[in-house]
Amino acid sequence: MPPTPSSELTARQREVLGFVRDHQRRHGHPPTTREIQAHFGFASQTAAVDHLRALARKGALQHHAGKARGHLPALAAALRTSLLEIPLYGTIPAGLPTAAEQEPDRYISVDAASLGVSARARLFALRVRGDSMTGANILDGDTVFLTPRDPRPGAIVAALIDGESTLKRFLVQRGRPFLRAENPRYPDLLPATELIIQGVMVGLLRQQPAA
Amino acid sequence: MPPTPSSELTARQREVLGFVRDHQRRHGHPPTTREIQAHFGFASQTAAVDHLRALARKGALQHHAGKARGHLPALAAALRTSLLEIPLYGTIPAGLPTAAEQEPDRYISVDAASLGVSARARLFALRVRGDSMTGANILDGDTVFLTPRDPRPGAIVAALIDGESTLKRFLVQRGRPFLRAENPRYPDLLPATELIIQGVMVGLLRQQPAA
DNA sequence: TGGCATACTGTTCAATTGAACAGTGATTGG
DNA sequence: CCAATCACTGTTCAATTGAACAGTATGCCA
Repeated sequence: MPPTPSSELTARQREVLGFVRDHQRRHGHPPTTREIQAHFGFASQTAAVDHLRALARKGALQHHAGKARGHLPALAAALRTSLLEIPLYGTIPAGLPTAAEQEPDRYISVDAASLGVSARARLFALRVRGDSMTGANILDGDTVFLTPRDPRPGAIVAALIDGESTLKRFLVQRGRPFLRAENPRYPDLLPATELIIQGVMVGLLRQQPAA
Repeated sequence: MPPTPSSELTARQREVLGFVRDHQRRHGHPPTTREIQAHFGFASQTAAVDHLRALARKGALQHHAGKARGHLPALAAALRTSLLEIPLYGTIPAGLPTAAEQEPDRYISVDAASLGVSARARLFALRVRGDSMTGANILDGDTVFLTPRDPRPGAIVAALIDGESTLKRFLVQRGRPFLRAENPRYPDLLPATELIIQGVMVGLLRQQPAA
């Protein structure tokens, strides 16, 4: 994998790459060679083709040969493949969001690299309600990202405990798992009947309220 | 604008829409009618065309007629247009990230709606270093999103004060602006020579460290 | 019972678009 | 000074792909 392909690119090639990225972002699909030609005012289509070839050779673009439409550019691979669309299941998930066909409120788009997760990670999001996790610097209104997997002690989890869903720190003492709010005003939760871990927290997104 | 177009869609139409979205996300460009045909095993290309027409009519897709390649689908408009690519300028920005042609470390992709900002917002990101803002629940390692604009008193800002860049709360007392760390161990900062506000914090992204 | 939308089959045509070929001139590194 | 890369012009061809036309069968609504 090239470390920073753009460093080897010429100024003109960066311009073309910029146009391709921009077009992709704004239109949802890469430009055609003729659109590139028109944008830069080339008299020949080949000028665009040459640039694309150079960009593909240097790893800045990946070229799906022949395949017409998306034919040439496609975004820098990393950028594309790593974009996650994370379903937001509301404040208090009624069921297991991973299992049921439950409709998410909406989707949150974040790239995997920025969250430090794999591009294939299956994440879901929940809106935090209440102040029980302020000790872990998680505030009311924050959106937390979770992945369904078994938690290690100390992890922050969304759990279904005795039918109610909450965000808490998962701890184990003498082989017995329990949940602890990161706020001294809340007591530890010992599961009476069952403790179902819906997901382990991997990240957080906050909207800073306007001052 | 249709409120929730998917509600009026038939099961089959939702399937096709799902395939189009998925293809878009994974390949960076929409599928062709023939790719849809192949995926669902239609004997006729027209079956795919019919579905796309229905989806466009119901507002679930937007159809760029004739224009071959990205020709038909394109994502649901809102989803596409609102994706921000936010440049990350490192831990301590040396200059004004908005002014200079300074190369960002990398880009963070987040959709505008999830950050509560306009799709046209110009944001940049900084990595937080140190514990001077723990009182505002901003931790070492967090990534903060900022927009260049004049701060209101109480806002959290990235500021260039006497040549050094820091994240602090912006306050005004008796007409005099100053910066306050949200950590009692740090003193207030009164600008000796100049106070340049680089940006106002609008959001935050955190990678939860594995427990 | 007729009309309309859905969900397809099967075929043909034209437009969009990628790709190749044959050049020119400037620059740069060995 | 030669080779390679860059940055183009100008033309032609073939593949991909969208679009249209003509049907069939089903279910639903009124």
